[in-house]
This record gives sequence, C-alpha cells and structure tokens, in this order.
Amino acid sequence: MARYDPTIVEPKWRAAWAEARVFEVDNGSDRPKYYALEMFPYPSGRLHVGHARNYAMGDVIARFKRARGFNVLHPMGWDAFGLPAENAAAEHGVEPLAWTLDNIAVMREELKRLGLSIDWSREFATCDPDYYGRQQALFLTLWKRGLAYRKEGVVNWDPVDMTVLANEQVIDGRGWRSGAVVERRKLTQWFFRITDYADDLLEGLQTLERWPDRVRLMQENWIGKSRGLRLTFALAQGSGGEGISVYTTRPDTLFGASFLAIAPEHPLAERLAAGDVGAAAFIAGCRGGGTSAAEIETAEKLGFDTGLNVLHPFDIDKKLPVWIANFILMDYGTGAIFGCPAHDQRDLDFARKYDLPVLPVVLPPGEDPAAFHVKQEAYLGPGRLFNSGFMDGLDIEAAKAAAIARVESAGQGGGATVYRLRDWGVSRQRGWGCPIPVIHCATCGLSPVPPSDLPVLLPEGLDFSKPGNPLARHPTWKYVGCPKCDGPAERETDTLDTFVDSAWYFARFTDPWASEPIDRKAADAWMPVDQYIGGIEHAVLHLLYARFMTRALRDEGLVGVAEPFAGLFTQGMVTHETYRRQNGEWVEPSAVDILREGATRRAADTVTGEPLIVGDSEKMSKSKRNVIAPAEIADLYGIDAARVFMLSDSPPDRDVQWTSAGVEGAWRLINRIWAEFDAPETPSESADGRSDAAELRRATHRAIKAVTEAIEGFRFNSAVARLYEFVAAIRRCPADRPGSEMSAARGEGLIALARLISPFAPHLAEECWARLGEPDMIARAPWPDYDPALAGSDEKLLPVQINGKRRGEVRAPAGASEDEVRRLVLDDPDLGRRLEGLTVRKMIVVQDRIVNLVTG
RNA sequence: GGGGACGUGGCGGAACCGGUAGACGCAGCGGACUUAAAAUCCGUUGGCCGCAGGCCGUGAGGGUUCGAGUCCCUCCGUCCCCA
Repeated sequence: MARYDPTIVEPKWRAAWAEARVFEVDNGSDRPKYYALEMFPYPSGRLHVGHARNYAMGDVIARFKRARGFNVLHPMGWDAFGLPAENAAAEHGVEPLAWTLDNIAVMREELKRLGLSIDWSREFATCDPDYYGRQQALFLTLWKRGLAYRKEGVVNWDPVDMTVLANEQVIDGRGWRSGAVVERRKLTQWFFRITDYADDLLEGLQTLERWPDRVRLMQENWIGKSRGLRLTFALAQGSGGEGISVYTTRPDTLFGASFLAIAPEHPLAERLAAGDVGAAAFIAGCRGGGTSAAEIETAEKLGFDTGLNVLHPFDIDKKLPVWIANFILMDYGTGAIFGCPAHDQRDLDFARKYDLPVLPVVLPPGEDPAAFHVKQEAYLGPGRLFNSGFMDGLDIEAAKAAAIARVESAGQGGGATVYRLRDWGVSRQRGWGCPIPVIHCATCGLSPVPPSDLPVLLPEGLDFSKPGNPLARHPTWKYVGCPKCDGPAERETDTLDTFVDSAWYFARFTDPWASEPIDRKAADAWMPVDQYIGGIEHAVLHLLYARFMTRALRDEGLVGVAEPFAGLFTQGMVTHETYRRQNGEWVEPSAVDILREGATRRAADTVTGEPLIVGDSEKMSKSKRNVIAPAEIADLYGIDAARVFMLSDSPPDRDVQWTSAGVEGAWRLINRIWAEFDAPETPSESADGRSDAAELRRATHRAIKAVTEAIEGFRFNSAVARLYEFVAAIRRCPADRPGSEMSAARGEGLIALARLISPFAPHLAEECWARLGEPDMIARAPWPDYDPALAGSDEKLLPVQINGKRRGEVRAPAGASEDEVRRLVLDDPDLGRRLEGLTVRKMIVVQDRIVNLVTG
C-alpha cells in the first residue's frame, strides 16, 4: 500500500489534462452550452486562498456540468489596467507593462496549480492591445450612438492620486485608494449615458431570478427611481428673477409648505453670494464641511435666509421664504426643495431651529383634526388630507395625483420621474489604461481616431515619477494630425475607467480570436453567462456597468441578449486569525505556535516563545500579515485537500475561517479515500461489525442523490459532508473475495465515489479512476446516476408524537398509507401503555415523516 | 436616519415544503497500536435531574399551528448596503 503523495500525483494529472486539452472547448457543439465564469482577477502578483476559493467554486460547477453532458466554457483572463502598476512604476521605476506581465506569469502558474478546468487557450489581459484596441472601437460605437459624450461637471478630485473619482469611489469624503480628502473641481469629462437605460436596468432586475435578492435590491436602490412632481415657484414681486424649480415626491403636502430651501451650489445661491457677504460666508462655510452625503445628512441642519420670497402655487396670498440650506444636495432632483416640516423630519428639525411654521396636512386615522399637532417627530404614516383646500379628505395617493393635475393645468410644472443614478463618468487622468481614441483639433473640434489607425497604443517609457497624467506630459505621444483638416491636433489624454474593461470581457471570451470586438455568432452560442461567481463588493458597480454595456451592445446588434449574467453567486471571503505581539506588531501565522491546555488555546512565537495576542479571524490582508498562499498548503497537503477544506466548512456565500486543523481534516479524508482504492481485493480476516452489501448499495445511491442535489443548490459544504459519510460507509465494508456480492457492491461504490469527488478533488479522482483500471480520464467521464429505489429506504422509522412531544416510533414500509400507519401505532405495545387513560382525539399522519397523536 | 440580512453545542456549521434539532468537520474526553511520541484507528461528546427513565433547549418575549430553528408581531444584539 503506497502512501498518497500529492506532490507527485497532482502535477502528473495537470500535465495529462493539458496534454489532452480536455478543457479546451469548441464553439460549435451539439451538446447544450454552459458558460461558467468567475470574476477575473487583478494581477496583483500573489494569489491567496481567497482567490482560490472563488475559483474552486467555479471549478466545481464547471466540472459538474461537464460531467452532466454540457459543453462548458470556463475561461480565465486578467483585469490588468489600474493603479497598482502605476504605483509600482512610481516607486520602483518598473514599466507598468513589464510589472503586470511578470505578475500575470506568476499568478497564471499559481492558478494552474489549483487544477482548475479552464480553457487557457482563450486567456487574455485587458492591457493587451488586441483587447483594448477593440475596446476603443466599442467606445467609438457608443459615441456614434450618443451613449458617450463630454460635459463639464463638478467632479471629485483626488489630490494625491491626481485623478477624478466616481461618487462611489469616494468613501466618507476620502478617495477609496489614497484616503486623501476629496476636493470638488470643475473639469470636462467623458460620460456614458447609463441613465438612458435606467428604466431598462431596473425592469431587467425582475428577470434575474438566479441573482441574490439583496444584490437586486442594492441595484434597485442605486438606480433610485422615484415618481413625483417638478414645479416652479414664482418669485414674489420685488424679488426679481424667473422662479425656482423644485422636485418633490410628496406633492400631497404642498399646503403644508412653509419655506423653500436651495443647495449651497445652486445657481441662485451663487448669484446671491456675489452681492451678499452673509450669503457668501454661509456658502463658504458649507464647503468647509464634509462633501459626502452621509456627512451632510448627519451634520447640524443650518440655513441662511436669503430674504427672497416665492408665491405658493395654490394660494397666491401665501408667501414662502427662500433659504439656503446645508442639507440640500445639488446632485439630486433640481437642487431645491419645498419644506413641509410636519411630514419630513429634516424639514421639521430645520423649522424648529429657525422658528418656521409647522402646519400638518395629513391627518392620521382616528385623530381629531382640531387636536392634532406635530411636535418633535414628523408624521410619515398614512391618513387623509386636511388644511389643504381642494385636496381635503383625499388619501395621500389621490392627493398626489390631484396636486400634479392642478400644477400641470396651471402650466407651473408636471409629474416627473427622477433617478438617483447618474451618468457614468469614464475619464481618468491615468497613464495605465485604455486611451480614449479621440483627437482634438482647434479648428475641427473632436474627431474619432479613424478605424484604420486603431488601436491607439500606449507609448513606452511613460514617466510615473510625478503626480498627474503621464500621457499628457509625454513629449510626443499626444501630437497628431487632425483626421479632418490634417492640421496639428492633439490626442485625448484621458484613459477609460477600468470598470469599462470589465464591462464586456465576458463577451470577448466567447471568441477572443475574432477581429471584430465581439463575434456575433460566438456570442449567440455562449451568452449569457450561466453562472457568474464573484465578491459581493461588486454588487452594484461592476455588475451594473456590465448590464448597461450589454444593453448598449445589444442595441448595436453585437450581442443578442440584454442581461450578461443569468445566474449570479456571491461568495464569502476567507478569513484567518490574527496574531500580534504585546507591542502591537502583527505576526504571520507561520511564525506562531498554538499551545493547548485542555480546551484553552494560546499563541506563542515559534522562535522566542513570546506569548502573542490571538485576535479575531479577519479578512486576509498584507497589513495584518494573515495571508495564506495556496502554494504553502499545496506543498504540505496537496491542492485537493485545500479545495475540499475551503468548500467544506461554511456555506459558499458566507466567510470561511481558514484553520490548519480544518485543512488537516480534509487531508485525512483524502488519505482515507485513497486507502480504499489502494486496498487489496482479498477477504478481510474479520467479518465482525461490517454492514452488508445491500446496505452499501443503498449508501452509494443515497450519496449520489445527495451530492448531486447539494452541488446543484450551491451547498458545497453539505456535499462534502455527504462525501465524508459515504467514505465512512465504504470503510465499514472491507474488501471481499472477487465475485461476492460485497465485492460487487464495493466496486459500484468506488466507481461512484471517484466520480463524486472529481469536482472537489480532481487530481485524487483521476488517480483513483486510473487505479480502477479505467482507460480514459475521469474529467471526461459522465456523472453517476442513482436508482431512486435504492436512494430511498424501503422501511421508514416514523417518530410518534403525543401532543407534540416525541414518545416513540414505529417501523413502517415506505409509502405506507395513513390507515396502515394508524394500525401500527395503535397496535404498538409501548405506545399503548403511554396512551392508557387518554383518549386519542385526532391522529395526524404525514407520509414517511411523522405521526402526531392529539389526546383530550 | 432609511433599507436589508443574520442570531442554533466549546467552535465552523446541518436541518431543502412547518414534521426525530445539532448531520459533517474541528476541538475535547476515553481507549487500541507504540519502549515513548507523532501519525493512524475505534468509541464518546447540547444542558440538567432522582440516569433501563425524564425535564429543559435554536438571542428574549408573545402569537398562529396537531406540530415552529423555520411563519407573524415586539424587543435585544451583530453584520452589510444606502443616506
């Protein structure tokens, strides 16, 4: 009996797979297609077990579907543009390209070591000119369609990274990467008109049945559709100007309005500031505070009375003062609101502070209109309108409609739909990204780079040592002839947001050799992705951008679907305990000894024995030094053990705590499995305690059923648990002489076992398969079927409850009728004793499950 | 402030439709093998009591039901998203 040595077995089978090209897939096939995709990685240089778990999950699905007869596309590539390469260039003077390609080379080998069933022939990186050149063609297509445009806008400027950040890249007023406090600047930028698709993106969510509800909800909130009223308040005489446009979702509360509030950035506010020192000072004070919406919301509500008044649209005798308020966002709606303090908490806080009237207009059910007052809490609930002229007595929805109708007929505004979603700003002032293929000419304006001149290549030797855009600084790159007048012109020096790179890569994988960006035939053959797997951190941005881009490509006729990802699974992270010295310094796990005294654990430095503080299990990060690389594990236990453990301890959508004890458990399983395949087929000495052949056959078919269903339901942890049980069942049945019933049952069990473990421990499965004498690889073998008669047992043990408490059990044949079970229960002597003196009023029989007796 | 998810042994977790709570793994305890240890194997392990039997038990309290970890309401706690 040979010891199982993964360091020999695993490389052997990876070489065999590559040699036989088992995972390379044809676009044309009679078999049904299945597209399995994990979010492609950024080539940071090192793979950690968090990546490994993500890809292992995708691989389980890919291998399973392949065994089930699908033609499976399972590709891999690299999200290769982005800041870390520039930072490396700035710090170490390496070219971003060289740095990136080196990292890719290292990570490719690490990924291959995971034994993933990937079609490596389709691999590409987004920094390949073959890819980004075609992305430039797509950009020009979007521009032609009016989906890409330039506008001046206030942008979030990161003063450290010297770049523009999207709103979502600003966290608590700071740049997501640099941590620098973000400034507001005006710049002309390229945008994608994602708001054109706001409704389509929202409605499409309904069709994504295999997406997690929470991701759909997050996208819905992000799009933020609201129905309301846009109306213009006329300025009172003497105030001058043309009026103030406001947006509201509560037009029903118009009669409760007691003031108008405008954002500090509102054009009117800026005009006032020019001639009013007080207003200017107030606005400047607002800028001094945080710029994030969260800070604005939680900060104290402050206002400045402009002295202007507007007329109430329904009551010309009523005038409302106009305030500049720090809690109004210029970005949302029109940057102006009317305040109805009785029915909005922020407005109420503001009104109490500045002593403005509070007039309730919605009467809660059962309240007396004469006695109802709003004190410190605004009333947000349902009710009927009062104090509201023509709307009195209506419910809220009817009042909204009535108010909108009245404003429309008066020509002061109308019903409006407003989205929180903004257009996608795609310009980045970076040197390591996809150049925007546009030429600026002083006489002709903007021109697309002619298709024959694509790709616009990044130059070599960019200077990343200074902040700012190295493309703009490059001595020659940007100077070109204008395609229209041939006069001197300049290239656009902005590059595209890397989220553009990842918004269509999945379509490129369907035919990465095509000369067009996307080959329609290949896209039709493979799209949509049947199962997409990645982190929850991409729940909004990446997934929303990819859905937008797919719609844009569909409208251009490049793909046939609107939704890129039919199924989405968001996996949890891999965490690890953290260790630190008394002085607070982090210590890596390999330098820690865990000491046990009974049930208590202590950590100590391996070398010095210094006691260490054991911290919580946290997301692996360099700073906390708790990163585990798959390679370390592969050297000790083999990658199969790591794969089995990563999938076994937690449900896939939850975090899993990496522990050495856990992977050792998986390692024991690997060895126990191999021992069964390696066992000689001779009668064992002792027949004691073994179960019979029929029992083993039932265990086999139960295991096939349970593992199949668990994989289909993404319950990989349960699948592994069932494998542990199945292995234990086989171990209870030692080998018997050839030709015996037991020998046949064992043979059947081992064949099933090898196939069932193949998605989880593919190398071991191949080795076991070969040991069984199978000539072909298990990677090409079909998934086992189960016999339903054997998977269920023919006799059931039914628990019997009396008044809901378990009091005994009866044996009944599977599928026994209610009457049969009834008789068995009443004939049971133990139960009979318990029922003495009691009257059975009711007997509930759930077939094959349970019996409950209700006594009087 | 708004929205959402979750809360089960010493730990990770299982229980798919409301039907035997704690599968499987880890840790622990006992044993076998060994000069010894490691490795391996076998057994055992929710709590309590009067221990061939019971009682309690899925964050707390209430409800629906023959029956609730699962459904409903209130509260507490943790996490996530948005503001």
